[in-house]
This record gives sequence, C-alpha cells and structure tokens, in this order.
Amino acid sequence: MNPKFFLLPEEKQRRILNAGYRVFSQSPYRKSPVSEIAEYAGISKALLFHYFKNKKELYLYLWDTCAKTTVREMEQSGAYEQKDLFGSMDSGMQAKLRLMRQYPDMGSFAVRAFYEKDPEVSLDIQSSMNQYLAVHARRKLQEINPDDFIPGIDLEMMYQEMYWASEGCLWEYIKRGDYDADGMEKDFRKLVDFWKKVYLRKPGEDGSHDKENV
Amino acid sequence: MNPKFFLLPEEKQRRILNAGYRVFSQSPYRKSPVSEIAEYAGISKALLFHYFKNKKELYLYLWDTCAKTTVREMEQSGAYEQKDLFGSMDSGMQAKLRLMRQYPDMGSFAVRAFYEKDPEVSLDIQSSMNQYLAVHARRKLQEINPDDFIPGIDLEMMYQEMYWASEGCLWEYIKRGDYDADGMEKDFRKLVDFWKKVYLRKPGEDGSHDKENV
DNA sequence: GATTTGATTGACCGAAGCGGTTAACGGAGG
DNA sequence: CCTCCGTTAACCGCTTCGGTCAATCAAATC
Repeated sequence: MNPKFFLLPEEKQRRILNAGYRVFSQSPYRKSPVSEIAEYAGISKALLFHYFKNKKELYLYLWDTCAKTTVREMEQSGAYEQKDLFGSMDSGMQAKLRLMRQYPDMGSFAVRAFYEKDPEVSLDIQSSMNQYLAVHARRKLQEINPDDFIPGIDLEMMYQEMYWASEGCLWEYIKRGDYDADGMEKDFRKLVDFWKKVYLRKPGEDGSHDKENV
Repeated sequence: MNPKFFLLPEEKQRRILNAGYRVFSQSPYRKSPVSEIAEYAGISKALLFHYFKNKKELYLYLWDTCAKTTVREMEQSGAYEQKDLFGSMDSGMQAKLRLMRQYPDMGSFAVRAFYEKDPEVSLDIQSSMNQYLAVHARRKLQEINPDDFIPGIDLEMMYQEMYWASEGCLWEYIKRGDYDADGMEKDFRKLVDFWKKVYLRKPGEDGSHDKENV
C-alpha cells in the first residue's frame, strides 16, 4: 500500500476506515464494491486505488488495523488487570464503547471478516487471527473470590450468562443500525447494577466468616 | 405468483424457501441474486422465475411466509397461555428451535428484512409488519406473582436480562453460521436452570408470610 | 508570471453479473 | 405418433465491477 496514506490528516484516514468498515460489514467481501466505500468516504474511487493497490489489500489493511486498534484499546482499558469481576467487565465495556464511538461499524466488520468464506481473503484472515490469538492472553475467571458471591452459585455459568446478556443487549442496538453509544452505556450500567444486587453476597448472610458488619 | 408452486412436493417447496432465506439473509436485497437462490435450491433460475414473476414477488412471499409460520408456531407452542414465567420462556424457545430445525436461516432473514432499506421492498415490508403487530398480543409480565421470586428484585430488569442472555446465547451460534439446534437447546436449558436457582425465592427465606415450610 | 509538482478526479476499459425471456428439450400419457 | 408440461440452456440488454490513465487544479518553486 501507498505510505502516503499515513500522511493524510487523521480525520480523513478515519473517514476512509469507517467507510470501509461500514460497506464490508453489510455484505460479503465479493459483493462490497470499492466504489461504494469511496462514496461513503467522500473521495473518488481512483484516489482510493491510489492509496491501496487493490480491493484485497484495502480489506486486509482494514482487518489488521481493526485487530490492532481493538487490542490496544483493551490493554489500555485495564480490563485485564482489574481484580474485581464487575470492575473488569465495566472497563471492558468502556473500551468497547470508546471504540464504537470512533469506529461505529468496526465491531460488525470484525465479526463478518472473521467468518468470511471468500477464498480470496479467508486464508489471510485466519492466519493473521491465529497470530493474534497466540499473543492474546486467555480469560482468568479463576482469580475471583467465590466468597464474594451468593453461596452455591455456579460462577462459570454466571460469567457466561453475564457475557451473553451484555452481547444480547449490544446486539439489540447493532441489528437495527443504531449507534447510540450513550444509550448502550446506560443500559449496560443498569445490567451491572442488577447483577451486583442479585449475584453478590449480601453482608450478614450465612457466610462462614462475616468480619464486616458495621 | 404461480399457484402451481403449492402443488410441488413439500420438501421441494422447503428447499426453495430455505435457499431464499439463506441468500437474502447474507446480503441486502439488491445484492442477493436470484441465480444464487436457484443454485442453492438445486433448480434452474428459469424455473424459479416460472413460479415467481420477479425477484420482488419472491422476496415478499418469503417475508410473508416467514411471518405466518412464526406466528403459527408461537401460538401452537402455548408460550402465551402459560402462567409460569420460566415455562413460558421454555415454550417460546422450543418453538424457536423447532423453526430453526426446519428453516435454519429464517431468523436471520427476518431480522435483515425487517431493517431492509431498499425502496423497492421496504414499504411493503413495513406495512405488512404493522399488520402483524396489530394482531400480535403484547407481552404480559404483569401476570406473574412477585412472591415467587427473591425479595426486592427488579422483575422488569430480570425479564429484560433473561431475554438478552438468551438472544446473546443464540447469536453466539448464528454469527458463526452454526445451526446446531441441539447444542442451542442444551445451552438454553442450562440457562433456565441457572435462572431458577438464582431468581426463585428459596423456601424458608425472609418472606412476609411463609406458609409453606414443611 | 511561468513552471514544476503532487494530490485528485472524470472518463474510460474489458469482463462479469444482473433480472428476466424464450425456444427448445425430454419424458409421461394418450 | 402426437401432445402436454415441467424444466432448462442459452440468450438479451443493461448495469456494475475492479482497475487504469490522462487530464485537472491548486500550491510551491523559481
């Protein structure tokens, strides 16, 4: 690709990225025309082909940038270091929302690209994905303290359930093309509050040792 | 449309429906070629145009059939009459799974069609949808008995949360193109069991009047 | 003011794909 | 042998595709 792309004003770069995410997230690779991307970005198709030598290079650049941006944002959020489970979920969601505010269609693009079947790009996607997965640390449910939660609860299931609910909540917006990050945040906050009330052990309940009961 | 379509063996009709759901669920209306549908269905494009006079008619027929089939299946499931909240959720999910076994892509098709923007079909979709919504009864959370659940819980939020979690669980399969209805059912069952343990009031807890404590 | 330079684009190319039609095929029934 | 009818390959005119290129234009340089 043409290195002059990086000399463009940041806002113009982002406009091009977002146009690409948008178009590629709505149709499979083969049915996503470059001309449509150029139109969304507000530039001519010829200029887009001036920065990227062909459609495939543009697509793979989008994929790579999307992965890198996500990893960076997640690491900066501190979601991985946090001890508190709810705090870590909150940090993760904050990062997700920050991404969505800058790149509304990046998430949908990532899902679609990950499951893309077109032989022209699928191999490159998969191999670069494996690379990222190798670096990316696995989740770490084992570090939480079971005594914090109501007795007898299946923690694995609880975590799974919380994950599904937050995904379902987000999808509610995404599937109708609504990018209201503030609305999502509000809904998510309500979810977390609800979880805390339901899952966390109430002080003074039949724990083996309740030292704090002021 | 050609009434001879209905004289076709049922399995062939279903193959055509499924081919249509599949293709139209993966790209927007305009980018979903009829030829591809014919290929999936295992017939020639000419024959498809023999049954449906054009692409639009085929699309709207799919939409209409999808709506009718869903409504029928939901009504038969008894999900609307059930008093027990979990029982009603279970019936609903059973119906959903039965549909998915027969028409794997119908759900994705319905979502995509509902949000379709193409002026050639969007008006017809919207107006027929309003028709269905007028008939379809609204949810009825008010009928459940708050005393069955742990005290102080926000029932509205609980219902919302359960809905999101089940949607998120399903989406986990759908987004990766996996139609394993058995797997979905197993996951969903585990969800319901988890909910029952967490949300239902344990006998002997501090209710205002615990008459049953044998 | 003339000239160079580099970003940007309208117009274009051959190829492919689109929705839709038609003439012909082929097998079953009379 | 002919007739019917479900079925299709081949075709049509048109649009759209990925990609190219010569021309445009404004700013920098002389």
